[in-house]
Parts: sequence; C-alpha cells; structure tokens
Amino acid sequence: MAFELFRRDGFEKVTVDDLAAAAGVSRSTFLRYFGTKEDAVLGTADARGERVAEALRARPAHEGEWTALRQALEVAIEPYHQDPAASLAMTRLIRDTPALCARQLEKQHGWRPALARALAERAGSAGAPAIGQWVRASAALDCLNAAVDHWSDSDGRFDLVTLLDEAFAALGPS
Amino acid sequence: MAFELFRRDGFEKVTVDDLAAAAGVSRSTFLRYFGTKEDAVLGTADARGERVAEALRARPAHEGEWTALRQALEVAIEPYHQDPAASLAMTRLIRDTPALCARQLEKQHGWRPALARALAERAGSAGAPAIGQWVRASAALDCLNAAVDHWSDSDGRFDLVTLLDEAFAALGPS
DNA sequence: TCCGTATGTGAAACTGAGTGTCACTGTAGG
DNA sequence: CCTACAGTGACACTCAGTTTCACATACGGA
Repeated sequence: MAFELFRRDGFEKVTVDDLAAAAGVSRSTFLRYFGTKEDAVLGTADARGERVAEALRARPAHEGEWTALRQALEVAIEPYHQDPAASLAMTRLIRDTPALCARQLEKQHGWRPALARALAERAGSAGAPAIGQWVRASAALDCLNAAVDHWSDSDGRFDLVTLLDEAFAALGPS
Repeated sequence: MAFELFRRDGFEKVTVDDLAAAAGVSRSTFLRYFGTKEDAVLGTADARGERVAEALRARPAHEGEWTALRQALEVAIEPYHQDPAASLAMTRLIRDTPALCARQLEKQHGWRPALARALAERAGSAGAPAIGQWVRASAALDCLNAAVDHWSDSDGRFDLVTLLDEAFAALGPS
C-alpha cells in the first residue's frame, strides 16, 4: 500500500512510478485516479469536511454556534477513535512532510465555506455567512488541529476529546 | 515586474523563464534568488509573521492575550493602509490562484509557533505554549484572514480595521 | 603586481510531477 | 455481430526545481 511505502522511504523519495508499480497499475492510471501524489494520502479529506458540515446542520437549532461546532467535530475525530494507531501514523506522516502538511491545510481551508454556510442556515439566514460565522468556523478547525497536534505530540497518550474540549474552552462561547 | 506579468497572464501561464527574462537575469539566478515561483510573490510573508510576533511581545504585560493579539495585528495590516490599491490587487491575485493561496496558507501557518511562543513568554512561562495559546494565536490569524477576505470582497470599500474588530469580537475575550 | 579565494552569475543536464493524446481491450446493449 | 463506451497503458510533452560545472569579477595578503 502507498502509505507503507511513504512511511518507509519518505514521501519525497517515493515516485509516482513506484506507487503505480506497488498498486499494480500504470503511471497513467494512478495519476488519473488520484490526480496528485498527495491525494493518494489525503484523498478522503474533502469528504470529511462535508460530513462535518452535515453534522453541523443536524445539531439542534437552539444550540449555540460554538457548542454546535464542537459537537459536529465529533465526526471529524471518529477515525482517531476507530484506529488510533493508524491515525497516529498518518498524522505523523503528514506533519513530517511539508508537501502533505500544506495540502492538508489547503483541503481543510476548503471545509470552511460549507461550515460557515451551515452556521448561516442554522441561524435562518439565507444570504452569505456573517464574518463572525466565518471566524468561528475557522477557529473550530484550529481547535481540531491544535488538539490533534498535541495528541500526536503525546504519542496518543493524551485524550483527544479532552484536548479538543480544552481548545474550545480557550476561545469561550461567543 | 513579476506581479504585473502574473496579473496580466495569470500565475500559471507565466513560466520561470518569462520571469527571469523580465527581470533581466538567467533562470538559474531567478530560482536561486526566489527559490520558487510562489516566493516571487509571497517572499516577504515570513518576515511579516516575525514582525507580528515582535509586536506581540511588545504589548504591555497586563493586557489580555486576545487584546494583545488584536493590537499586534496592526503591524500585519499596515501595508493595507499604506497602499490599499496594491494590497487589493495582490490579495485578489493570491485568492484567485490556488497555488498562491496554498502557499500563503502554509506561510501563515508558520507564523503560529512564534505567536504562541510570544504569548507563552508574556505569561511568564518558559516552556511550550499551552494549547489555549496555540488556539488563540491561530484564531487571531483567522480573524485577520476573514477580515481581509471580506475587505477584498467589498473591493476595499469596507473598513479593514472595523472588519478586524468585528472578527475579534465574534470570538470574545477568553 | 600577482596569487589565491570567495561570491555572483550563467549554461546545461537531470529528475520528477502532471497533462494530453492515441491506441487497445473488454464489456454492455442493440 | 456490431457499436458505443469506459478503463487502461504507452508515450511525448511542458515545466518546476536541483545539481553541477564553468566563468568572471572582486577582495585580501604576499
């Protein structure tokens, strides 16, 4: 699998040809399928953002935005509960590879319009999200990242849920 | 100038050879100087992060972290006051070019350790910043970005300072 | 003045990612 | 049986970024 190759040799050392060979397909097919080398690792990230936005829309209307965001992020940390070891390895690979780090940042950046729009809908506004909603959506993702970073720094010993709650608490309810 | 070429033909269309020719140097020299094509546009971003961190350290000790961050960001928006038209054009170019957008995100991401450390020092802690400090540093940058985005969406008609204050208010003091 | 040495520049070859095109193959539907 | 189409592979191409070598100019000491 691609992930193992990356972990063993480092993301930069593994060429697309290596990956294609490992997958048993041609270089053409590999690139047609994944688009880029980064997406062979981060391919599922876009979908996760959509799932968080859905979860956000599903939160009860009376709930405050900050609380709703916190609860919606449960969807995002699900994989960490399901398979902590794999998640830790993946997180480390990304953190230690500038190209992956940048690409993940970019993908998460793409989550924000959907999150901000979900907040606006919850508030009953049909138009564009207010600046405060953008900021809260962004800040929630920062909380997620800060929590995951601390979690991986602790080799997975700290509790991710606790870290996430701490992170959210640091910005207080709006 | 490189910026004009990018604006006219689009970032992707302009090759490094074009840029080198426009600058009157060889391709080698151009790449040696800037490192990457993106850095021909975003070269000064790293330094700006350092300047914000300095400004943060210079804030009075009694000031709350959130207020200190807000004040420190005055340094970051200075260029927008100095030359709004140029800043608007630059912001648009970056926003409309995925590669530049990603690279800027990455650079800003690199500001956060310095900001978080500055917050930790202000608090008298010699060790690593607390997760709350990381989150607040990150959120402050989100506020900056949200304000600048809204500002550029309004063609520079909205007041950047007001937008930034609004953004900061949306997360309330910790 | 002459001789190193360092620094800036250019030329060129090379690697590797991503794109586009074309041909081949199997498969589903008529 | 024939056609249409989706999946695949082969190949050529562009371009970014790296590396290496060569040259030229400048600086400091003998």
